[in-house]
Amino acid sequence: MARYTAEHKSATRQRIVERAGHRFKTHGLSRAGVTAVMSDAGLTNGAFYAHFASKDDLVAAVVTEQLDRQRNWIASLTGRKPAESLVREYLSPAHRDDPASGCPSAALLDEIDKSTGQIRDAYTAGIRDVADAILGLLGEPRPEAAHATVLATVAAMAGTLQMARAVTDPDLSDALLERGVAIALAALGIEPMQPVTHTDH
Amino acid sequence: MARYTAEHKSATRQRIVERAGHRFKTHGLSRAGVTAVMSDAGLTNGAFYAHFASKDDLVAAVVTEQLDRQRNWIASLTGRKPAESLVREYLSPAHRDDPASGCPSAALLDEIDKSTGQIRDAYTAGIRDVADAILGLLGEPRPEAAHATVLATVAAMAGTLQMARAVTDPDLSDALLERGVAIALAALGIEPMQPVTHTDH
DNA sequence: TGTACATCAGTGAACGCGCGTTCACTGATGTAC
DNA sequence: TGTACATCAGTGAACGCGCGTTCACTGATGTAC
Repeated sequence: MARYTAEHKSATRQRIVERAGHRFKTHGLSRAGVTAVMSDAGLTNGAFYAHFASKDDLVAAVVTEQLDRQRNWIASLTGRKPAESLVREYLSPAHRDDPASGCPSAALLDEIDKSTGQIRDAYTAGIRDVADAILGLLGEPRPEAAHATVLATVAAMAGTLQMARAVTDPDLSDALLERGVAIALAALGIEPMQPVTHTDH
Repeated sequence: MARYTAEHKSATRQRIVERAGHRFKTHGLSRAGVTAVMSDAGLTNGAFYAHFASKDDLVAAVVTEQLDRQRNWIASLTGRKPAESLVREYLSPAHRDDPASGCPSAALLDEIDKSTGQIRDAYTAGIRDVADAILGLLGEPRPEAAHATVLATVAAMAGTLQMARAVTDPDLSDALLERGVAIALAALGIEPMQPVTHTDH
């Protein structure tokens, strides 16, 4: 009946959402245009509205998909102390230097808070699930107010990553990440397996 | 010789920078236009280039002025435990609900990291001075790696404020601020004078 | 199996709009004499 | 003190450009018979 199957259409939509995620996190929600996103997906601008009602609609879908992807990554962490691994990988130079495939909160949070209710609702739901995934990594006994503590720790790590990306002094940036690890581990009540190093003074 | 005195011109420039600060923090760097900023300052768009070489030039001036203003606010804090007051006022509902006159890091950090080197340099210099001002509030003995620890704490608080602004659930937002206070105080090695309350569970 | 048809994802040009920036012009002012 | 002049902050229209969105059209496909 249709030119393509339903699977083909949903695969295309998914591809647009993924590429848009990269572009939004690299250039920001405002600076990344629909035409560029569609071009990334190998399509032309006009096809956009066969998949989304508006750019805001895409942004909401991207926020949901990005947080879902992050949740899956968290759930996949293994090892003796997966929560400690999470903190160390999150606040690593590799993550700082690769925003395109990194944390959506670090890249987009303060544009999200200037966005529509639909987008902020999508963020709220998604970040709750991220917090629950992190809670799943923490052994018992969990601290009181655990859910909010975990979210506040995620927010703190996201802010640290943002600042580490914004400053132009590489030594300062590295020092921020190191201190951020210590702060996040303490916030989660994790005794570090390896000491947090100090290269600054 | 000139139509107006040098004082008049620099006062006008200062007024533009201040109003731009409010507008940038409310709407973001990309979404706030030159015409709107000039209108806020009681001028028309054309006069902008008598004061700034470009919009990026204005953004850099705004970043510098905003951080300088924040530094002055920090230096003005008094009381027995001024650093604890700083944390509690920073992570207060009042600050969350008034981004226009609030912290530039919380409002702009992840647009700054996508900006020009001039703007990122201005941010780097300004935030260092903010950290020094906070160090001035902390009594001896200061923790090792104090400067970077203070900056990481500021970054953590900024991220927490961003998330508290982005989520659409007011209870979650309040809980984030409360847990953020506990995390920031612990990061700075401050024993709270009043306990950090838990309204969540 | 072969053919005519209906579907609709995708094309690409065009829309109005607001952006950052430019520019010819204005007119209130301080200075020169 | 009075007057002619030079200055330049500020005006307001216009520039090219990229944005989000619309739309007439295309053409490969699955379905009907």
